[in-house]
Amino acid sequence: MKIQSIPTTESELMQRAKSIAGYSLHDIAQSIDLPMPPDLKKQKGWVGQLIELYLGANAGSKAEQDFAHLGIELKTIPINRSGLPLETTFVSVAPLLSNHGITWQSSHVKYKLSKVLWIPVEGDRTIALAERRVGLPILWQPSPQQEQQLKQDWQELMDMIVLGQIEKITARHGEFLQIRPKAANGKALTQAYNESGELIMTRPRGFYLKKQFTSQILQHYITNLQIR
DNA sequence: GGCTGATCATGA
DNA sequence: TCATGATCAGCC
Repeated sequence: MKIQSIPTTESELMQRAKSIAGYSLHDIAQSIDLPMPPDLKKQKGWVGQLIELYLGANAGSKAEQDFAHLGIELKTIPINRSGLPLETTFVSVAPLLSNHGITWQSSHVKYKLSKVLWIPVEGDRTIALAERRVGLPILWQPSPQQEQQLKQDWQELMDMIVLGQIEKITARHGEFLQIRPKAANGKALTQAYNESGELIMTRPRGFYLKKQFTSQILQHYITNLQIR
């Protein structure tokens, strides 16, 4: 696999992102000598990793944004033939334990979503993985209204966690932001508090953006696949 | 286990 | 048909 240099500026990153619009995953993978899996059943994050490698994201960075020096988080998003999202978008792990004093302003959710480079990728399962094409990049920052939408859901969900109601939270809570399990499998367990304030073991959870929210973003920036 | 990257697959 | 809950892989 060829290692890409880290983009120094935002415009350099955008130029690189625009340069792959219209190309297939096969083309992009070949250009950096990355082996292609037959499908995503065994490597669900492969598309994200491919784009990350191509754009020169800080590989292995942890709680930081992908391009921390630019203040930008990278997200690939699978879209259907109409350009609408096929999946929800993972944002960050939900803090179940040491969450005293966390506010929206200091939350990981707000930090990760402060500036996002969205890369739409054809995700229709009837299209072979190698033939799926990448769309034009979207550099997005939440509008005051969007931030308010996220903040409201985040507050409601965090309130439930702090009250020990983690087991009562389902993916149906929250209008734009939801909490769902996020783990290697059903055996993965982590600590949380129940309503009596006792420690319990529960499945790790993550914050996800619902499709309705990411649809707004894609529609606003009028994403279309660029045909070559 | 817990973080990164996400999509799969089944029940409603 | 589609969203929820479950799951996959790699790193530390």
